[in-house]
Amino acid sequence: MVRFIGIMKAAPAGFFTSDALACARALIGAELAFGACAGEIVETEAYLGEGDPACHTFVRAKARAFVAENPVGTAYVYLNYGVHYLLNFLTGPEAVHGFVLIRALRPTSGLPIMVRRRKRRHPRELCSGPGKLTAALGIDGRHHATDLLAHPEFRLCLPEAPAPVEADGRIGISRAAELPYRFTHAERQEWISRPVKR
DNA sequence: GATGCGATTCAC
DNA sequence: TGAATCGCATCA
Repeated sequence: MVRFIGIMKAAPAGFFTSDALACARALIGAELAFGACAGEIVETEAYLGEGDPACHTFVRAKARAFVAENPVGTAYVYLNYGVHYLLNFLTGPEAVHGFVLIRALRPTSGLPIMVRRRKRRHPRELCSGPGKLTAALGIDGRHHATDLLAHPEFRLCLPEAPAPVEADGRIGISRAAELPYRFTHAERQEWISRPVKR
Protein backbone atom coordinates (compact mmCIF):
# COMPACT_ATOMS: atom_id res chain seq x y z
CA MET A 1 0.00 0.00 0.00
CA VAL A 2 1.48 3.31 -1.05
CA ARG A 3 -0.21 6.57 -0.22
CA PHE A 4 0.50 9.70 -2.19
CA ILE A 5 2.27 12.36 -0.15
CA GLY A 6 2.99 15.01 -2.76
CA ILE A 7 5.69 15.97 -5.19
CA MET A 8 9.01 14.81 -3.72
CA LYS A 9 12.63 15.17 -4.70
CA ALA A 10 15.69 13.35 -3.40
CA ALA A 11 17.46 15.25 -0.64
CA PRO A 12 20.31 17.11 -2.33
CA ALA A 13 23.89 16.33 -1.43
CA GLY A 14 24.82 18.68 1.35
CA PHE A 15 21.34 18.86 2.81
CA PHE A 16 22.68 18.13 6.28
CA THR A 17 25.26 20.91 6.06
CA SER A 18 22.55 23.27 7.27
CA ASP A 19 22.30 23.72 11.02
CA ALA A 20 20.29 21.26 13.10
CA LEU A 21 17.31 23.58 13.56
CA ALA A 22 16.96 24.22 9.83
CA CYS A 23 17.41 20.53 9.01
CA ALA A 24 14.91 19.42 11.64
CA ARG A 25 12.32 21.83 10.30
CA ALA A 26 12.98 21.02 6.64
CA LEU A 27 12.63 17.28 7.25
CA ILE A 28 8.99 17.61 8.31
CA GLY A 29 6.91 16.27 5.44
CA ALA A 30 9.86 14.43 3.92
CA GLU A 31 9.70 10.78 2.95
CA LEU A 32 12.10 8.42 4.69
CA ALA A 33 12.41 4.90 3.32
CA PHE A 34 14.48 1.93 4.39
CA GLY A 35 14.07 -1.31 2.54
CA ALA A 36 10.42 -1.95 1.78
CA CYS A 37 9.25 0.34 4.58
CA ALA A 38 8.64 4.05 4.30
CA GLY A 39 6.89 6.90 6.00
CA GLU A 40 6.37 10.62 6.07
CA ILE A 41 8.45 12.36 8.72
CA VAL A 42 6.01 14.10 11.07
CA GLU A 43 8.18 14.79 14.14
CA THR A 44 11.84 15.73 14.63
CA GLU A 45 14.03 17.34 17.25
CA ALA A 46 17.19 19.42 16.94
CA TYR A 47 20.19 19.15 19.27
CA LEU A 48 22.90 21.77 19.00
CA GLY A 49 26.55 20.93 19.50
CA GLU A 50 27.22 24.36 21.01
CA GLY A 51 25.37 25.77 23.99
CA ASP A 52 22.76 23.01 24.23
CA PRO A 53 23.03 21.06 27.52
CA ALA A 54 20.68 18.38 26.17
CA CYS A 55 23.00 17.46 23.29
CA HIS A 56 25.09 14.36 23.80
CA THR A 57 28.21 16.32 22.94
CA PHE A 58 27.63 18.38 26.08
CA VAL A 59 28.62 15.50 28.38
CA ARG A 60 29.71 12.57 26.27
CA ALA A 61 33.27 12.47 25.02
CA LYS A 62 32.30 9.74 22.57
CA ALA A 63 29.72 12.00 20.97
CA ARG A 64 32.31 14.75 20.57
CA ALA A 65 34.67 12.24 18.99
CA PHE A 66 31.87 11.15 16.66
CA VAL A 67 31.37 14.72 15.51
CA ALA A 68 35.08 15.16 14.94
CA GLU A 69 35.54 11.92 13.05
CA ASN A 70 32.49 11.72 10.82
CA PRO A 71 31.19 13.81 7.93
CA VAL A 72 27.90 15.66 8.06
CA GLY A 73 24.98 13.37 7.23
CA THR A 74 26.40 10.38 9.10
CA ALA A 75 23.84 8.39 11.07
CA TYR A 76 24.16 8.59 14.86
CA VAL A 77 22.22 5.66 16.28
CA TYR A 78 21.97 5.72 20.04
CA LEU A 79 20.76 2.93 22.31
CA ASN A 80 18.85 4.52 25.14
CA TYR A 81 17.59 2.95 28.31
CA GLY A 82 19.42 -0.11 27.07
CA VAL A 83 16.31 -0.91 25.09
CA HIS A 84 15.56 1.35 22.12
CA TYR A 85 17.62 2.60 19.22
CA LEU A 86 17.16 6.26 18.27
CA LEU A 87 18.03 7.56 14.81
CA ASN A 88 19.86 10.88 14.39
CA PHE A 89 21.74 12.56 11.58
CA LEU A 90 24.86 14.63 12.08
CA THR A 91 24.26 18.15 10.80
CA GLY A 92 25.92 21.47 10.28
CA PRO A 93 29.13 22.76 8.86
CA GLU A 94 32.17 22.13 11.01
CA ALA A 95 32.19 23.98 14.32
CA VAL A 96 28.43 24.52 14.38
CA HIS A 97 27.48 20.87 14.23
CA GLY A 98 24.37 19.35 15.73
CA PHE A 99 22.02 16.42 15.45
CA VAL A 100 18.52 15.85 14.15
CA LEU A 101 16.54 13.16 15.92
CA ILE A 102 13.83 11.47 13.87
CA ARG A 103 10.95 11.05 16.31
CA ALA A 104 7.89 9.89 14.35
CA LEU A 105 6.71 8.84 10.91
CA ARG A 106 3.33 8.40 9.30
CA PRO A 107 3.77 4.95 7.76
CA THR A 108 3.15 4.85 4.01
CA SER A 109 4.74 1.63 2.74
CA GLY A 110 5.64 -1.78 4.11
CA LEU A 111 3.02 -1.71 6.85
CA PRO A 112 2.75 -5.52 7.10
CA ILE A 113 6.48 -5.71 7.76
CA MET A 114 6.25 -2.99 10.40
CA VAL A 115 3.34 -4.80 12.02
CA ARG A 116 5.43 -7.96 12.28
CA ARG A 117 8.49 -6.16 13.67
CA ARG A 118 6.50 -4.07 16.11
CA LYS A 119 3.98 -6.71 17.15
CA ARG A 120 1.34 -4.01 16.97
CA ARG A 121 -1.45 -3.86 14.44
CA HIS A 122 -2.72 -0.30 14.59
CA PRO A 123 -0.94 1.99 12.07
CA ARG A 124 -0.57 4.74 14.63
CA GLU A 125 1.33 2.43 16.96
CA LEU A 126 3.97 1.57 14.37
CA CYS A 127 6.17 4.69 14.12
CA SER A 128 4.78 7.20 16.66
CA GLY A 129 7.99 7.45 18.68
CA PRO A 130 11.76 7.46 18.13
CA GLY A 131 12.23 3.93 19.43
CA LYS A 132 9.18 2.64 17.63
CA LEU A 133 10.20 3.81 14.18
CA THR A 134 13.70 2.31 14.32
CA ALA A 135 12.17 -1.01 15.29
CA ALA A 136 9.58 -0.73 12.52
CA LEU A 137 12.22 0.08 9.89
CA GLY A 138 14.81 -2.41 11.11
CA ILE A 139 17.39 0.23 12.03
CA ASP A 140 19.71 -0.57 14.94
CA GLY A 141 23.28 -0.27 16.18
CA ARG A 142 24.63 -1.80 12.99
CA HIS A 143 23.78 1.47 11.24
CA HIS A 144 25.57 3.69 13.72
CA ALA A 145 28.33 5.79 12.17
CA THR A 146 27.36 4.80 8.65
CA ASP A 147 26.40 6.98 5.69
CA LEU A 148 22.76 5.96 5.45
CA LEU A 149 22.23 8.32 2.52
CA ALA A 150 24.60 6.13 0.53
CA HIS A 151 22.91 2.92 1.68
CA PRO A 152 21.17 1.28 -1.31
CA GLU A 153 18.11 0.49 0.78
CA PHE A 154 17.77 3.99 2.19
CA ARG A 155 15.95 6.93 0.61
CA LEU A 156 15.23 10.47 1.76
CA CYS A 157 13.00 12.71 -0.36
CA LEU A 158 12.02 16.27 0.45
CA PRO A 159 8.65 17.87 -0.29
CA GLU A 160 8.55 20.34 -3.18
CA ALA A 161 6.93 22.88 -0.85
CA PRO A 162 7.67 23.13 2.89
CA ALA A 163 5.14 21.47 5.15
CA PRO A 164 3.30 23.47 7.84
CA VAL A 165 5.33 23.07 11.02
CA GLU A 166 4.67 23.59 14.71
CA ALA A 167 7.54 24.05 17.17
CA ASP A 168 7.49 23.31 20.88
CA GLY A 169 9.66 21.85 23.63
CA ARG A 170 11.63 18.64 23.30
CA ILE A 171 10.39 15.41 24.87
CA GLY A 172 11.86 13.35 27.66
CA ILE A 173 14.84 15.52 28.58
CA SER A 174 15.56 17.34 31.81
CA ARG A 175 17.92 20.06 30.64
CA ALA A 176 16.93 22.82 28.23
CA ALA A 177 13.56 21.15 27.69
CA GLU A 178 11.85 24.51 27.28
CA LEU A 179 13.73 25.37 24.09
CA PRO A 180 11.38 25.09 21.07
CA TYR A 181 13.51 22.54 19.28
CA ARG A 182 10.82 19.95 18.57
CA PHE A 183 9.11 20.20 15.19
CA THR A 184 5.89 18.51 14.19
CA HIS A 185 3.76 18.46 11.05
CA ALA A 186 0.84 20.79 11.79
CA GLU A 187 -1.57 18.66 9.75
CA ARG A 188 -0.40 15.24 10.94
CA GLN A 189 -0.73 15.62 14.69
CA GLU A 190 -2.42 12.25 15.11
CA TRP A 191 0.80 10.51 14.06
CA ILE A 192 3.27 12.13 16.47
CA SER A 193 4.59 10.68 19.74
CA ARG A 194 3.03 13.18 22.13
CA PRO A 195 0.65 16.11 21.72
CA VAL A 196 2.11 19.55 21.12
CA LYS A 197 2.22 21.69 24.22
CA ARG A 198 0.72 25.03 23.67
C1' DG B 1 34.91 -1.23 40.66
C1' DA B 2 30.18 0.64 42.09
C1' DT B 3 26.50 3.50 41.24
C1' DG B 4 23.10 6.15 38.84
C1' DC B 5 20.62 7.66 35.03
C1' DG B 6 19.04 8.44 30.39
C1' DA B 7 16.54 11.92 23.52
C1' DT B 8 11.55 5.05 25.69
C1' DT B 9 8.07 1.75 25.52
C1' DC B 10 4.99 -1.47 27.41
C1' DA B 11 2.62 -4.18 30.86
C1' DC B 12 0.57 -4.14 35.29
C1' DT C 1 3.50 3.34 38.25
C1' DG C 2 7.40 0.55 37.46
C1' DA C 3 10.26 -2.87 34.82
C1' DA C 4 13.35 -3.88 31.13
C1' DT C 5 18.35 -3.41 30.16
C1' DC C 6 22.90 -1.25 28.50
C1' DG C 7 26.48 2.35 27.67
C1' DC C 8 28.68 5.93 29.70
C1' DA C 9 29.82 9.49 33.13
C1' DT C 10 31.06 10.10 37.75
C1' DC C 11 33.02 9.02 42.02
C1' DA C 12 35.33 5.99 45.40
